[in-house]
Amino acid sequence: MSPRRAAALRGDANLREHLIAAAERLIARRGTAGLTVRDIAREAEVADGVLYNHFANKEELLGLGLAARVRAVEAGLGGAVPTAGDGTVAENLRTLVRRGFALHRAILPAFVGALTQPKVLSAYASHETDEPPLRALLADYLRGEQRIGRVDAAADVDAAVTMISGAWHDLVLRGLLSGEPPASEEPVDSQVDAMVDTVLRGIGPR
Amino acid sequence: MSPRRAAALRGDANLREHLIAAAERLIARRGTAGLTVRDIAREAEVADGVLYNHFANKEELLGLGLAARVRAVEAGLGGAVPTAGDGTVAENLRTLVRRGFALHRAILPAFVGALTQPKVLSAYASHETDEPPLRALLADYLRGEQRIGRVDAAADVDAAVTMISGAWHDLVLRGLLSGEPPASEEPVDSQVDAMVDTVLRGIGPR
Amino acid sequence: MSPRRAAALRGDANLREHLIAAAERLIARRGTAGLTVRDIAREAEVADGVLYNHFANKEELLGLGLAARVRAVEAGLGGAVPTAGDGTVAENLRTLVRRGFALHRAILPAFVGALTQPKVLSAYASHETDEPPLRALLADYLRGEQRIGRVDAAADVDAAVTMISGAWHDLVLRGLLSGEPPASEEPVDSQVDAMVDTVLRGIGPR
Amino acid sequence: MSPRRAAALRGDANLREHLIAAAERLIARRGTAGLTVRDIAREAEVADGVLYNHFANKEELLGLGLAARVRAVEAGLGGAVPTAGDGTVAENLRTLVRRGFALHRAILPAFVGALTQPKVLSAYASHETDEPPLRALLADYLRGEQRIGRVDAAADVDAAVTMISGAWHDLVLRGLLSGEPPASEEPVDSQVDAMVDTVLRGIGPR
DNA sequence: GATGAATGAGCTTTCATTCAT
DNA sequence: TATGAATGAAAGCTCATTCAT
Repeated sequence: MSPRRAAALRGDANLREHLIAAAERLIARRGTAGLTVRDIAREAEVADGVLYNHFANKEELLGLGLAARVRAVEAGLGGAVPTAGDGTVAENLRTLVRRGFALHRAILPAFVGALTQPKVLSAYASHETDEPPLRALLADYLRGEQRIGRVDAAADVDAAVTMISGAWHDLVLRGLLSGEPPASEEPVDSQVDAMVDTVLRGIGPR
Repeated sequence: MSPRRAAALRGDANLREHLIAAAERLIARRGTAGLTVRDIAREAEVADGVLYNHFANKEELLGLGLAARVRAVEAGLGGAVPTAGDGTVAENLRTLVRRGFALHRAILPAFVGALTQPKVLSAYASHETDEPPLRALLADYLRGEQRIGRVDAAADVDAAVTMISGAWHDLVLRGLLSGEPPASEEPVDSQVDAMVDTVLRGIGPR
Repeated sequence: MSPRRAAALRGDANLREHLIAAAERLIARRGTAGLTVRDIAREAEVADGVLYNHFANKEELLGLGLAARVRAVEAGLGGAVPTAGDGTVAENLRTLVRRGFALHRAILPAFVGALTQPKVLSAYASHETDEPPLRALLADYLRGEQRIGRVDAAADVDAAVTMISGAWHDLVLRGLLSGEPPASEEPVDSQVDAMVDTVLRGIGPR
Repeated sequence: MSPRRAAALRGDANLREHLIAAAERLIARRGTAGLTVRDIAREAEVADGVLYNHFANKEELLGLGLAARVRAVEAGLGGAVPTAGDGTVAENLRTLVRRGFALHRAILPAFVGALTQPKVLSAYASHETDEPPLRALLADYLRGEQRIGRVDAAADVDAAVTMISGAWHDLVLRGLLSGEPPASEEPVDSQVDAMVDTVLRGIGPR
């Protein structure tokens, strides 16, 4: 007699992944704070206790759910990452900046609840990410442009990346602070344009 | 005629402020998440129930403790805010950027726990802040420099502010994410310099 | 220097009676259950702690407030109690029955909350009632009629009184049980007539 | 496959019923007021939190415990309800009156504490009672006797029922008011006789 | 005497985790 | 291995009573 299979798993792969997927859905919907073990079990249509057969505790499952959520959002963004040399630097940066906003708008609310749960964070950190994060892609891109002379060789790419990445965070956090519905914070094109202009040309006197 | 005074208040005037101060200390030490009513009462050396004589609920007290924490950090930063026209733009920006880092390093960990507690946020928001936030000071400063020609009149100040403010957030959040002890994230001078250079000169080809 | 006077007592007699009156008003409005010491102090516009200078505890005050409420309702009913020999027995009984309904409708809801508070009951019982309760008046009246032959000398007055008094309770309790608003339970005249007929003539075959 | 069973349930089937029975015992012993969730859990020899796996809240459990108490008392009264036409009307009425006294003596103290707890009352009301209440049985009986001429066809049965039912309440409430131990209020046979006589023959002059 | 804030036991309810089945 | 009820520590909050002023 083979081991029992969860009721909700009618032929699905394994229960571990099924639970992570359920956690991911809830995290997408409600963030990482305030979720109970029961919520997750119910979302997975599975018994309350199962998760302890597959994870050390609730936090581990949440951490993995969060990682899955991040991967899913990244995968869903679609579109190729610009390559140094293609098109114009400004257009490429606009693409990357827009992509970063979309990514953070989708992901940051989920992360916020995890920041106060160290066990969730360490479970998250322990997952294997095959994909380099957008931040790294941006840095690589800029260094590529530097090599071919379309970005100032003397520029500090890390500083530029920090500021762009910071803008991603900033916009979303301000929305969270004000308690607004998270839908409306999409930056308009003119904001993206202004940011890219600022990064490329600076604000100093000409 | 006057009623009884709390045992812990040995001449300290008023218990409401005493409780806010206790909440503030705990928030500084442990953040805004995970604090219990009993923790606060114990920190204040006061009976469990008192807080309900002075606040509608735990969240109101936490919101006010958070506001007190912000004010305390701001007050502790010391040093004048630069005025447009003084010294050099680069030096003034370095001062403001350093100040922002110090502020966010001290405050953001406390805020993070509030982001998932809407009632704490609204109690926080309902307090009167006399001081304009650093973000506004930065914007004002840049516009002042624009008027006297030391910043490009065509520059988008809001974009620059968002990026600088974002960098403040970014650095601290990355620290929180990695679960490091919060002491070490002080940016070295070279990072501040690079950031200011980037803002002023941009990274485009020259 | 004479002892201090409560703020709310601007020339009124004494605070003890003032507190009893406040309790009475609250009992009339909300019953005897669920009242807090603070509710009463606020209603009396007086400090929370005063009541302990005048009463052993909350229950004693409630008991006295309940007694005051009963007296007030009795006094407010107005109209003379019929005397044996006057008018007709049926008419006199109708008057008494109606009076009893009005009395119980006003008083029983207040009593219900006291029945589970033995200390309230004993404080209530310890008050001096100058007025005989309606039940006693009814019994006296019937015995008076017995003496002059308008009520069967062989009748058991106590049994009749119990049944009439019971009907008073019954109607109001059914209302309380059903959670109805207490206003509508006034028995119509035909019900009173039927009850008096039943008491006088019985329901046995003629 | 089946989940864990409560320690206190040594083969007793289901914990929901076990909890209701515990509530019922406490209600029988101490009434419906002043019971805490912990009291009930201790009586059931069960963890504090279990009740929330089976009931929405304390009030629902108390309402069901009260209903169980009523059913138990009704079942324990035993003895057939008289049928119109059997024996004599007086004897049948004596049986019903005695039964009503026993029922109310056992049940009314439990109800009194519920009258100030609307949620308990509505939980009680929502249970399905198969058995018609004694009040209805009495009315039916009297109407049956009316049909066969052993009760005056012109009599108002509802009035008579209200008065008898009232007497049931009256006796018990007076006992509760006086704070006596609830054991002694059994009416002696002579009281029952007098009441039935009064109902049948009235107290008017002959 | 009056004041009204302080006290702290006690309440109902939640929920991560365990474990007999 | 899955089940899901049982567990019990802990949470937020109330409120009768006390007592320094």
